[in-house]
Amino acid sequence: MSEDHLKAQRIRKRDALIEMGIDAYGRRFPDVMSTTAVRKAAQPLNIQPGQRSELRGRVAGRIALLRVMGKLAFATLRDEAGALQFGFSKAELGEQWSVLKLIDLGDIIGADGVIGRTKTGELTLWADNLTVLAKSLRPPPEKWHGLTDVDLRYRQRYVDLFTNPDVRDVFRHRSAIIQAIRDCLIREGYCEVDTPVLQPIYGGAAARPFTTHHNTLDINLYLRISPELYLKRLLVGGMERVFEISRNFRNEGISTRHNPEFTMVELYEAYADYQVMMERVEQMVSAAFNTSARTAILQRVEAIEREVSRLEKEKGGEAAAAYAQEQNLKAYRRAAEGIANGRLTAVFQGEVLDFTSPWPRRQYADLLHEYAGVAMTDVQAVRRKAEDVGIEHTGKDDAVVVNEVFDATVERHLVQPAFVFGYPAAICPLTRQHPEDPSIALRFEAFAAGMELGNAYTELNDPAIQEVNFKRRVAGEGAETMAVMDEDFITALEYGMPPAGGLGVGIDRLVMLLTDSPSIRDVILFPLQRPQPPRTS
RNA sequence: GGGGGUGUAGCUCAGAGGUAGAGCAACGGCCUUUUAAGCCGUAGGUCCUGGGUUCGAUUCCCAGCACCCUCACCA
Repeated sequence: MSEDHLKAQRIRKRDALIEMGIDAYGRRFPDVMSTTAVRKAAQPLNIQPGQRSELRGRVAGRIALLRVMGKLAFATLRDEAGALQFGFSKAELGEQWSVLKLIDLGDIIGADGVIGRTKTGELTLWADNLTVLAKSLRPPPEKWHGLTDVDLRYRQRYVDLFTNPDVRDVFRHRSAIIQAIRDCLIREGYCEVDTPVLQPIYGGAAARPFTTHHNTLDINLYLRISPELYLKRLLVGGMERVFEISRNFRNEGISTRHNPEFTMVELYEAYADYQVMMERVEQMVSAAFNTSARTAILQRVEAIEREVSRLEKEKGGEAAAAYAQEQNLKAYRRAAEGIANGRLTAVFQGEVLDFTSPWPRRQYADLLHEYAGVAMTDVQAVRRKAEDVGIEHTGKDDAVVVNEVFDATVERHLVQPAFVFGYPAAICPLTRQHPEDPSIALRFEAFAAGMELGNAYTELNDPAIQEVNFKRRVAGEGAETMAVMDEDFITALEYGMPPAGGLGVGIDRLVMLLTDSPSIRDVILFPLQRPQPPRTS
C-alpha cells in the first residue's frame, strides 16, 4: 500500500466526516482533563473491575491504539501527560458509532464519558460523546517499535515526539534544567540579559563563525560564537552579576557532542574570581540534578525492574537478564542508592557519575603528567608525546601543542565530574594570569564523562594586557579562529572593569548527562541536518 | 576531510545471482470486555541513485548520495 494510497483513504474518511456535517479539524474543546488527572480523580473512588463510577471526564489526545470488535471498541488515547483507555459501545454512542468507524490511528479526538474499569481492571473512560479534533492524513509509524530511523526521527521530530513519549520526557527535563539554572542565578542576585546575536566583530572563543550580511547598513555581521565580550561590557556598566542563556553558533564539525548552534549559560560576577565560579557550577548542577535527574533515576529503576519481572514471567530469566544488562539496571541501582544516601549520582551510558559538591579540583600539569607522562614545562617531551599520539606539532606554539596533547590524552579519562585548573596562559587571551606565574592562566574547565562541560576564568580586566593579547598571534591556531581585535572592548576596559569571575556551561551537554542521552541531537529538538530535496507530491 | 556501518512495502525488519518476504498499519468479512486484541481474506515495491560484470543484478564489483558510529577541527 503506497503512501499516497494510504493518504487517499484517510482523505476519503475526512470527506465522509465533512459530509456528515462534522468539522474534521475541530475547534475549541474546553475543560479537558489530562489522562493523569483522570487517574488521580479515579483513585479514591476505588472502582472495582467491571464497575463504572458516577464521575464524568473529558479527555483529548491522539489515538495510539484502536481495537474494534463488532459493536464494541477500545482505544488507547495518548495526551501529553500519558495515556488512557477509552471504551466505545455502539449502544451508548448511537449515531456517533458511524463517526468512530471513520477514526484512524493517529487522529486527534476528544471524548466525554464516565470513568470505570473493565473486567480486567483497566481504567477506562466509557465514552458517550466523541469529538473529532483533527483528522490525521498520514499513517503513524508502527505502534510497537515507533519511529527508530534516526534520520527520520530528527527530520520529523513531530512524529518522533508523539510516538516516542520518552523523547518528550527528555525535553521536559531540558526545560526544567534550564529553569533550575535560571532560578539558581536569580536567587544569587543575577540579572538575566540579552546581548546581540548579530555581531560586527566576533570573539570570546576560538571558533569559526557563520557570516551574514545586513542589507541596509551594507555590513557583514557574524552570528555570535560567544556572548563574552558583551557581557563583560555590562560589568563595566555597573551590572555586577549578569547571565545570559545564549544560543551560540560555531561553524565547526558536527558530532555526538557538537551541534553548530548550541546553548550555553554564561555568567559574570564582579568582585569574584574563578574559585567562586567553581562553586557556581556546583550550585547550578546541583539545582539541575535535583529538579530533573533525581526523580528520573528513581523512576527509571522502578520501570526497569517492572519490565524485568514481566520478562521473567513471560520469556524467562535469560531475556530478563539481557534486558537488565541493556538498560544498565546495575548502574541505575547504584545511582539510586547514592541518591538515598544524599549523593547526586546519575547514570550516563552505563557509568555512574557523582555530581555531589565539592567536585575534585585537579591540576592541569598533574593530569598531563599522569596520563601523558610528560611535564607541562618540558617542551621537548611534550612534542615527542604529540608525535606519539599523531598530532602534527611543527610550527605550532608550545602552549597549543601542550593543550592538544592534553585533549588527546587526558580528556577522555575525566569521567567523574571534576574541575581542571592551571591552563597555559598563552591559549587564554581573555584570562588573567596567575600572579606568581604568568605562564599559567586563572582558568578552569569543568569535565564529566570525558566531555568539557564548562569553562571559566578570573577575567582579565587590564586593558593594556588585553590589547597585547588581542594583537598576539598564537601559531597553530587558524587565523580565522584567533581572537579578533575589538577596539571598543578595549575602550570599555579602559573605563575600568571590576575584577570578576566568568563562566560558561554547556546546557546541551549538561542535559545529556542528566538524561542519559548518548548524543547531543537527542537533547536538541531540531538538530542541524542536510536538507532534503523538496517533496513533489 | 580519513576509517567503519546502514539504505528492501507507510513503519519495524528478514532474504536470495533467476519475476520479492514477514509483522504492524491499510482495505473487506466475523466479533460487546480488548490490552501490541484475535481469526479469515485482499491489496500494496524504481529492493537509495548511476555505471560495470553476467544470458540475467535488487543481490557481485565500482562510483555517487543520505544517515549513523569513529577520528580530526571545536564546546
